[in-house]
Amino acid sequence: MSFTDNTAAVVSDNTAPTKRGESRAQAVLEAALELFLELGFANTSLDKVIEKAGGSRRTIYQMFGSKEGLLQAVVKESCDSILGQLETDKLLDMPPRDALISLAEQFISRLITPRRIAFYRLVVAESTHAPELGRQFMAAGPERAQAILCNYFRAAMAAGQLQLDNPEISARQFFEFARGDLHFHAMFDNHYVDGATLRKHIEIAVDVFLRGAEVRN
Amino acid sequence: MSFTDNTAAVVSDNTAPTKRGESRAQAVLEAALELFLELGFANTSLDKVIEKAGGSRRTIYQMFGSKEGLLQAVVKESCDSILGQLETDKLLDMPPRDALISLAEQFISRLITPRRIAFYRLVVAESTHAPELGRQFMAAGPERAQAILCNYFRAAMAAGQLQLDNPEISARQFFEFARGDLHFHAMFDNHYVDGATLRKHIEIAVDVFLRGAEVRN
DNA sequence: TTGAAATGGTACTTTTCAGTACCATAGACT
DNA sequence: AGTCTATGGTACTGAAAAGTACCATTTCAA
Repeated sequence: MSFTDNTAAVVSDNTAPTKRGESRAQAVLEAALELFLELGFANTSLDKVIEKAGGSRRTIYQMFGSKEGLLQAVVKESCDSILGQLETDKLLDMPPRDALISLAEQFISRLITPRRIAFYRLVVAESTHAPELGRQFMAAGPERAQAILCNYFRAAMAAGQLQLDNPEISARQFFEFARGDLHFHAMFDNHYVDGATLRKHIEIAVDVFLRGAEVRN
Repeated sequence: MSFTDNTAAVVSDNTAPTKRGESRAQAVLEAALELFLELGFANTSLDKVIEKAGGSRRTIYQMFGSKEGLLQAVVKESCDSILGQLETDKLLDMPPRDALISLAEQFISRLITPRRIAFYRLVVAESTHAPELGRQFMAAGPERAQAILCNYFRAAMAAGQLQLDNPEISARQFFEFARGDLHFHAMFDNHYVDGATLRKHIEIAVDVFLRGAEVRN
């Protein structure tokens, strides 16, 4: 009943012993993710999951304990790939403006994907009853991006490329600023943003941010 | 079944003829709002609404047509009071920095209220199936705040208090920047932000923003 | 006062769905 | 090969809840 008491010993224990079990679990997770994203958690029945993934009810309960357990597993797995790999190698070889544009573009273009939007919806909706979902999401998404940016800021400062008053605060501010209202609009209007528009949006934001945040000599 | 085909003639027609009908409708709307915010739409049964509001099933279906009709009515009514009244009279008598701090503080302190967070959750979750909800929310919340700010920017520029390159873009950027990650954290950690911390956060954001956005002479 | 309309309350229908039980079967391990 | 565990598949149970029907009761208008 509750999301929190995973008393069943099996739950969240990804020790699927056999290869077959592993592949079955994977199929179930993928099917469940698709359906949750498309229909929402409440409107997805286990019958639909089974229809899509194959397998049987029994297996699902064996592996995930309950429908909520399945949700937790789905979210946990998806969190790992929310951001994907951010290209951070060459940042220090660019001017800071270009580096920030590159980071923001990578981050935000992922963020406003229909798939990520749907995932965000799912997490927001269900984290009312399962706060851990929200925490996982924060850690895997915004906080990770923020940490990457903060590392870059420190390195750029050490290299004398950038003078910031407070890299931690700047890192907390930057992505939110660059995101602007794009995320909102992507959620509520089906407002497709093409690459050029996104780029322009980000350039303006980066310029304002840099001018505002950099310490003047 | 669908959210969109409100074929029933009664729905969204707030012509409750009698005073009694009006007060009954109000009670139902309030009860439903409380329950939707607390439990979510899917987990709120009409029995619970009736238990809280009094009245009968019959009346609800007469007035709102269906459970979705009730949701629509609830969201529509709540949208009107999302922002409430923003204090905008004396903005032009303040230095721009103080004016922006005042606006941001009013806006964001409302935004991170548990109640608004819950409302945001509700809209995000249900706007998958009922896009109009999202549009209404955008118009009543972010877009309205943005319009107010934009008007202020224009007035302040006309009065020579402020030099902005593009007041529309600045208005789109400002609140997102001032909000920063506070909204996120309010949603996913139960992270209470006291007034002083919020104030400090906003001051820093306003200073960076002003320095970045103002045209230098 | 009287009659029509709206409302309350209750019981009912029907559907959907989570979770369980059980048996047959396919894979894996010795 | 032979045993044993995990899995597939099916059927079932019980509960929850949306929507309907119906009658009693209250409200309101003429």
